[in-house]
Amino acid sequence: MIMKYKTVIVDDHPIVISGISGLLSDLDNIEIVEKFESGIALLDYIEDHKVDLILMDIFLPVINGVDLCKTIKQKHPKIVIIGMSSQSERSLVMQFIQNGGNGYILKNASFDEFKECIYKAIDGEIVFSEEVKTIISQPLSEDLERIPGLSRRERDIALLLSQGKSTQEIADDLFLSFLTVQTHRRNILQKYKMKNVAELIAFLLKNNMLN
Amino acid sequence: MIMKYKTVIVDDHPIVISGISGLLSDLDNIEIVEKFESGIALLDYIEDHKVDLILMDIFLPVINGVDLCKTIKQKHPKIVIIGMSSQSERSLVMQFIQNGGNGYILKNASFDEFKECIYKAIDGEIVFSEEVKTIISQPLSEDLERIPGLSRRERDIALLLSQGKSTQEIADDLFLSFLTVQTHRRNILQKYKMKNVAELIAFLLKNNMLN
DNA sequence: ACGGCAATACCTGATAAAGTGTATTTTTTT
DNA sequence: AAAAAAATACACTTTATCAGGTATTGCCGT
Repeated sequence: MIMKYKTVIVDDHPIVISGISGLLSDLDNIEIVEKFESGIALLDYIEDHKVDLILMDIFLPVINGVDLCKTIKQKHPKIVIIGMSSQSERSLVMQFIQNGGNGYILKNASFDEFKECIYKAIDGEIVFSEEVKTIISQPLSEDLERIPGLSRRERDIALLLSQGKSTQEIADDLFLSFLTVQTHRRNILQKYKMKNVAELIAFLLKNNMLN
Repeated sequence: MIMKYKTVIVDDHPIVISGISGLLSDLDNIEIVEKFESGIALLDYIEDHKVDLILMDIFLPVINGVDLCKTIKQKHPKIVIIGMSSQSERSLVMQFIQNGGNGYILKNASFDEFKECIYKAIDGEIVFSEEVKTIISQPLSEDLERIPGLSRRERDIALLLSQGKSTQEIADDLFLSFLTVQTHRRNILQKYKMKNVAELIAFLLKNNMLN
């Protein structure tokens, strides 16, 4: 007897569910056991049924895909979860993976891509469809290229700011005058046209300019 | 004639360079063309020589692996770059991938793991050694489990704070009293024992609790 | 040797945030 | 239906940040 991977599809567009079912029905060792339009229904289901693989849309009503993935993985770390969406954004993909996702596929991927990604994910790999790979490594050319960097001292100060230090504390840490730190801090804010330190830290972290 | 992948190793520990060379010398289609102990030397080299694959330590003197990878990928997007380190941290791995890295291997990985990862990376995949996979998806059980989440309102406010809005602006945006926003803001800071909004935002972003 | 950038430092006034305490209402969970 | 959690609101004090303008020194690259 052939062991088939019990697979569940979650997507709030019935059309997409049907499309994916069609694609997957050709695969020998994949057996679609259920289809859901919401994450809540899925959570109920997996409590009582064996599931090996979940293909889920990331944009779902009520509970989003990232949180859903996190919740499932906490209780069932062995279930392989692949995220899907129509358009995508780098940070979203990374978040999904950081929350336990085993892969991410754009819905416009070809049948072959779907198939390969699914097989590899079952095999224990972390997989991305071609376009996703491009997305997560391409912002280099646009996002980051034209952003002026922090100077050494500015980065020191920004780092301490992200640790919640006050101007005085930073001055003490770096053996500088309070006023010097104040100047650096203002220069950084002006350089990136940020209103305050909170916005600055968010900006720097999102662009990997800290650490 | 067999096409061999021209490979460069960068690591500031000569011992490690030698070890990796030994491992790789067994592989048919990998040819080690150079070894460096610093990123600067590597940058010079790739300007004049063809390179297909780079294995680099993440902790390097002068320029760190993440920045090095970013710099190389900007000019030479086709070079496959695999990061390595002895111990690792989730955010570091993700940063490396976001900056164009094609994979990440812990140095204690087995020869087979090294070999497989390298072949798959050359094949266009994004690869992680086993332990790295565990690291990037496991914090669920420790990091995140015991961290209480933000309530809806708190998340609304935290999000606006990360956009640089002041208490008054947030109050206006959400049609709340200035004082209410002030209370929420204080509650959030106290919940996570943060000194100020800057530290809070850094914390929330690093733990994917925003967005 | 020079220009430009980075790092250092000072002053001041207006505004905002942080710390502490309290309290009512609504919503959610048990 | 009761208990718990979340959302709402107010007052007051202290401390920190933001924004403006200015200036000196050292270093790096041309």
